[in-house]
Amino acid sequence: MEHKTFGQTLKEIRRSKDVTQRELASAVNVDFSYISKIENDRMPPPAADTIVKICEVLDVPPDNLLAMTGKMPTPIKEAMSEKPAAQQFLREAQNMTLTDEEWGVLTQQLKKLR
Amino acid sequence: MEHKTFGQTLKEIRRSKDVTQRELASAVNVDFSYISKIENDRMPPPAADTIVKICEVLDVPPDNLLAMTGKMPTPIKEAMSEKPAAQQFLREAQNMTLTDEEWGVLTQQLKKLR
DNA sequence: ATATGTGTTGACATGCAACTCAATATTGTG
DNA sequence: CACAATATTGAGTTGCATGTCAACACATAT
Repeated sequence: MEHKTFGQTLKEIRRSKDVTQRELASAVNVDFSYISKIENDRMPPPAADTIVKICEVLDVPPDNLLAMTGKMPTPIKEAMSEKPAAQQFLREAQNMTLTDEEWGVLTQQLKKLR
Repeated sequence: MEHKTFGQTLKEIRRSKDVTQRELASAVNVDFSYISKIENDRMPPPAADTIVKICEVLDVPPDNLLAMTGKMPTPIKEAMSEKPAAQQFLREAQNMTLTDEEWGVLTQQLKKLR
């Protein structure tokens, strides 16, 4: 089962909320033609911050769309930049090429920390 | 005790290996003047991939220098992009604003996975 | 059928990261 | 000192992400 593209997913969400491209575009301050292009995968997905804005307007959590792009919102990115320990963790994790399951385990352990 | 800059650190490493800027530069395929600027912090640190190349030439692990910049090498970034589970983990971790110690704990647990 | 709202497309714009190039200065060595 | 190797600096370049603008196409209600 092939993955839905970013564009397809966005289009579905937008339509399910009964919002036009123009409405969405003006709400997030981009040109409506840009929305069209990303929905048809004519252009790569927008910047992480734009994705977040879009999701706010459409009233859905951004995680799903963000995950499809491999991008991180600016605040999170900045927080990471100041955390060498986090980066260290990340590099080691990737060197190990963890499976999804193992990431799941780590996420569980993460929750137990607090 | 103030942090050493990226440039200072690189300069020290390079000198300790008895390599000139020009030698290093040509080995990593950049202009030698660029190395100079980096070492004097006249420009921001180079791209992650360039840092990795530099470290290969100087025969040191890249982790230290990479950690100073908050950048991730392309291979790791790409691997992350294909791992929604990893991104999910990351977002949750950042929402929790973990301390360095907590990241350390996670790194330990990471090692226990294998 | 035409007017209006909606969507698509191609060409072009803008900003920034990551450099290069040419000129000049500094340092080391005989 | 001389002169070569090495380092520094300022201005310019290039590629890519992230868009905009203007023109056109399609759908549908009246």
